[in-house]
Amino acid sequence: MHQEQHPAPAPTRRLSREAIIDTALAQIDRSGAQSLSMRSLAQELGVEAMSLYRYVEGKDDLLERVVEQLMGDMTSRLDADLTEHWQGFLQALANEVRRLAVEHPKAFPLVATRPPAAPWLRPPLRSVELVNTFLSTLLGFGFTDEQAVHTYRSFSSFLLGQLLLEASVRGVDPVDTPFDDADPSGDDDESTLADAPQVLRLRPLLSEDRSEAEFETALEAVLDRLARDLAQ
Amino acid sequence: MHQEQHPAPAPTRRLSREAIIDTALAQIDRSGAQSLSMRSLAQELGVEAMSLYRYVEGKDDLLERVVEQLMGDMTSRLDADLTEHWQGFLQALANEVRRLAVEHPKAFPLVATRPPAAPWLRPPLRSVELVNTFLSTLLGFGFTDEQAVHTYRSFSSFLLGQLLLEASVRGVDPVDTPFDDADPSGDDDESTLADAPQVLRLRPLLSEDRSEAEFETALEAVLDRLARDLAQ
DNA sequence: ACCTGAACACCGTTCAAGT
DNA sequence: ACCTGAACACCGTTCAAGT
Repeated sequence: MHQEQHPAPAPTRRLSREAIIDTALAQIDRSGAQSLSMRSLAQELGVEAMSLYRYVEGKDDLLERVVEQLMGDMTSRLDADLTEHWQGFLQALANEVRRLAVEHPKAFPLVATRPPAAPWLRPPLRSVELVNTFLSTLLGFGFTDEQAVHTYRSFSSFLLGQLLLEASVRGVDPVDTPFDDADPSGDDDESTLADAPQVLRLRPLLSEDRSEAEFETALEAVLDRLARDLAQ
Repeated sequence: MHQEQHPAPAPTRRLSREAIIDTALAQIDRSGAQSLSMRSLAQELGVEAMSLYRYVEGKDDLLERVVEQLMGDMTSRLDADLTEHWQGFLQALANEVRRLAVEHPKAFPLVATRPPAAPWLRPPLRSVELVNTFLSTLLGFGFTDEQAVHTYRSFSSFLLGQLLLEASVRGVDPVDTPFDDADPSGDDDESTLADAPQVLRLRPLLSEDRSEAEFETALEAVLDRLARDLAQ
């Protein structure tokens, strides 16, 4: 029997939970979570869709595992970043989450908007392990329970707003965007802009991408505010 | 011919774009955007799915119209709120957007996360009319172009983070949540919390809902920061 | 043990046909 | 002019069957 000699008809030979999750993430990175289907994923793995159900409970579970993996990768990178001030910790954390958003702009909406498993797991900091690290680090720096929890909330909200916006800008495929500052008659927005003179006039300024600088100054503002709240 | 005497077999008699959008919003408010389908919407309107395509280009267009209607309602309420300081304007705007999030928690994710039509339309302030009002109001209070645009960005990010989190908490259906502070052995999270002592200990504090108060103090912090940036 | 074929109950959407 | 039946190309998921 000639079992191993004909070449694999698809990239991966043996199925595994890990391979499924990795391939799902790759497909999401390529074309968004919207267009991921059990069937297309199976096809890329060289298998029928039903085979996936041996390793994953269903599509919802699969997406949860993808999020889990992204969070896990991030958390392990964070452990190395030890600092002496709480500001340093929050800065390192913020940069790691931003890195996730920038490297996976099409997957980040999943991290940011999938319904959390528990009410005390707020996106985008959605792993128990990470939240525990967050809280115990701040408590270690002398925060009270209330201060640590309040900081967790402010910080989640800051990261969510800032990074979801940045990811959505970066996640858009570069399609007919290259030429959008030409054509002042505005064929893409037609008459909508006629009644919006300021938007029309400020369009170039509004379209500028200052995400990185904005992120850093906004982060400093948050840290300043927290420092003042603690001192008082 | 007895044309008008037999009772309507379904709620709405005559189809219209407006009825379609209203019913779609009602269905989203009830059970989330996820579970809205052209077929279920048609059924609620007493019609076949294909009839909807006379009034709406497709599902994507329909969702865009729902968002448009929510934004329109909000914008018209805002016009009445005239104020003497820019702080008052931003406060009124923030409260209107929050009201939208609180009244339509299951529809708000649509406002917050659907890909914007243009890069200078940032969620959740996603109508040209509203952005124009925003910019011209601030310019009218003496802001420079750069200041107005920067304020638009900070404010969008603040509203998005704060309100998406609040809406996601409020959007969850009250199912087996009533009793979740009993049962300290934690059957819902099982062993996950065993390695997360701080999360376990602070669970009650983390689960508290302080959204309204938090929103107000966070808003004040944003306004303070803007005022300081302007003065310097 | 691991994968699959066939089937079920759904989707969004098109188009020729009905009234 | 407005609605529909039938069809197409998809979905997620189950389950008995294959190897």
